[in-house]
Amino acid sequence: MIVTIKDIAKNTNFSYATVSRALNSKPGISKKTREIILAEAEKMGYQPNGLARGLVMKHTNTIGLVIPDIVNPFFPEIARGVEDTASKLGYNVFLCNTSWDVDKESSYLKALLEKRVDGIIIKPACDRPCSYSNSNIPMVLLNKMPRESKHSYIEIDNFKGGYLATKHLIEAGYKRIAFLGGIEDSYSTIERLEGYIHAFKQSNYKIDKSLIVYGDYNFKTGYANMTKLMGLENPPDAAFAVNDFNALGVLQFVGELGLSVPDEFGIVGFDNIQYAAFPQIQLTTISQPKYEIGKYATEALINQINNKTAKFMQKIILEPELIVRKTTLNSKSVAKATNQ
Amino acid sequence: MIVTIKDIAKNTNFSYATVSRALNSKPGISKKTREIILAEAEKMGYQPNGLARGLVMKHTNTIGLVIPDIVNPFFPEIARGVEDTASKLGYNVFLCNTSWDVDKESSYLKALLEKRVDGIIIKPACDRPCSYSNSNIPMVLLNKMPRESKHSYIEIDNFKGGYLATKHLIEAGYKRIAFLGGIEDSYSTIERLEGYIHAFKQSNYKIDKSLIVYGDYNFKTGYANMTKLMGLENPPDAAFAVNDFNALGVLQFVGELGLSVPDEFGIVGFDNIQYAAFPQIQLTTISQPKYEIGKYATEALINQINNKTAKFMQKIILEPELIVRKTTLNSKSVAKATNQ
DNA sequence: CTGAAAGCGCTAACAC
DNA sequence: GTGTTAGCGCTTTCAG
Repeated sequence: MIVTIKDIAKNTNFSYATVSRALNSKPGISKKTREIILAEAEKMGYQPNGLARGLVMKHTNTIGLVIPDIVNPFFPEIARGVEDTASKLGYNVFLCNTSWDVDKESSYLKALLEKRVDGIIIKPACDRPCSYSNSNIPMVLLNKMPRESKHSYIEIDNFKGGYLATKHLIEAGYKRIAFLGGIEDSYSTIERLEGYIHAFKQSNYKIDKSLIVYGDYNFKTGYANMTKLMGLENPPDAAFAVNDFNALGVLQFVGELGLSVPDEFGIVGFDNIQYAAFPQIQLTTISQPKYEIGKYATEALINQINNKTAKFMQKIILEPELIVRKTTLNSKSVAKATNQ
Repeated sequence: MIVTIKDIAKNTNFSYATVSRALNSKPGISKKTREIILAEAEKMGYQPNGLARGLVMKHTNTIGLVIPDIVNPFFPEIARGVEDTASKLGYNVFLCNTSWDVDKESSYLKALLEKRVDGIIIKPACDRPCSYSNSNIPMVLLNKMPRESKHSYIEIDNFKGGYLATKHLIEAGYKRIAFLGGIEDSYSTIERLEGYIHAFKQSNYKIDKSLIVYGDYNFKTGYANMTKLMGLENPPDAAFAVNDFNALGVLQFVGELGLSVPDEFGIVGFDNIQYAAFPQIQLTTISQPKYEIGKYATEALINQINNKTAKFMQKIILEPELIVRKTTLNSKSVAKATNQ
């Protein structure tokens, strides 16, 4: 039923070795026999067995992609970047969703190791060193980790992202700019907040701690945080949200409040997910090159796989980009208007 | 470096066989030796080798998921449904994006076969019988295929979906309802069109062929098709679009034209992707239970894998559901208003 | 209850 | 150029 290298050896009266050489385009074999063998393989419908090959070769041309949730619109593009470039380089990719759950994460990691993946790309389920930390498999992280110097990582310059967003809001003329962070002690939130503070200092704005709040990465959180903020004695007139999902929640709350955006309230998000560009939404945001993150991560990983001896670690920091849309006053047109 | 069953056999002075039995919780082994072996395995950091196991067991607990594009918002939820239930049942899943390209599709299929996946879930890249058709691996298709009786499939009742959408538009009082189809000869488009026609007949509306157009599944297509339709001598006052992406294009065009939705123009989409529910969008649509599609497909597949002898084929037809939001007049409130 | 040995399908020395 | 053979790490009869 299933045809092996042996069967085709029998049919062609060559040895396994020769058949194997022919099938793998190895040198040291006459053109004619190669053709005979290939023809027979084709005819018999031969399908190489990757398991057997992997067993002896000690690699599988397979990588794992471990992310929190493919439904979160931040991840599909990354996944696509990973899968496209892996495929181009001859690798297949296992997709794993951890739901931000460290137990699930470590069980996936274990499964991947059993399947003998050659490497792993992972967005850690939490910012504390976890299960993967002591693994020796080539790995690239989708964000920087505290006290972690073993694995390569790739991420956006969060400080700069926070800075650009805040500076834009300031230049657009907003006076009381709220910061809607993610998890309080997560690196990305900390760094974006530093960018925010830096922009404030640069403009001699003074920090109002009541305007700095935290939460998670969901729509609802943006909404809930705004409820709190707008109840303040001295409420904000603009918000920089940790991600676009959050910003959308802000947008809704502000809309329900009857404030006009961007005239009475400015919003900038983070990530530039597809939704942000929709005509009905037009969210100003800090763009992360998601597809490229996936692509570069994969290239770095496979590079690492192919240079096992070197064991070098790479840090890749990507540039954020401010995308001005319609949820903020465009400072340039404001300036122009002022001049006339 | 890497510890095998042999190493732990050596250390415990048992044979491979016994170790293997202990590790796999097989019967016929004393409690004590099992404990000794397990402890040693733990201590040595033993990681079973799935390749070796797969080679002898002839299955890998691995499935392939082949879809056009994970970035298309229709697919992440399906993928999540697949991955969650696969994981629950002890399987890992390979993700493959074909970009609707049949050559890519068949090359992925080949790779998956080499990797010895136990089964495949696939949204075919085209509606003609393709590469996979003659494969004997357990497979479930994410839509019905013409002249295909070999593989199981799961899909929504497209006829009913088309019918519900159109009927809703009719009841809401729209008079000239356009049909924006996908690929003209694709099954799903054909069946939705039949549903549309059925609703028309039921209400004694007459079909105007100039209002039936085709395209693909993108935003731009919806926009482009609307350009055409609104240039008609007798343009439509509503549209039923093949999917939500398309509908969003329609929404934009209509908005730019200055028509008010839903008062002057009604729109219903298909799929109920996340975007559709956004406060700023609120698209009326026909919902597909995407996560469940993935879930049921996986259950059917693994069921099939475990019953290789039976070789039964399953057809699963899911119920569509009309979700009324704000891009159509709500016929009930219309009725109410009339009564007062 | 435990061990010996065969073999899954393939690659890679090493011979000739 | 080609064949022989060992062995990758594991499961599974078959003996005992």
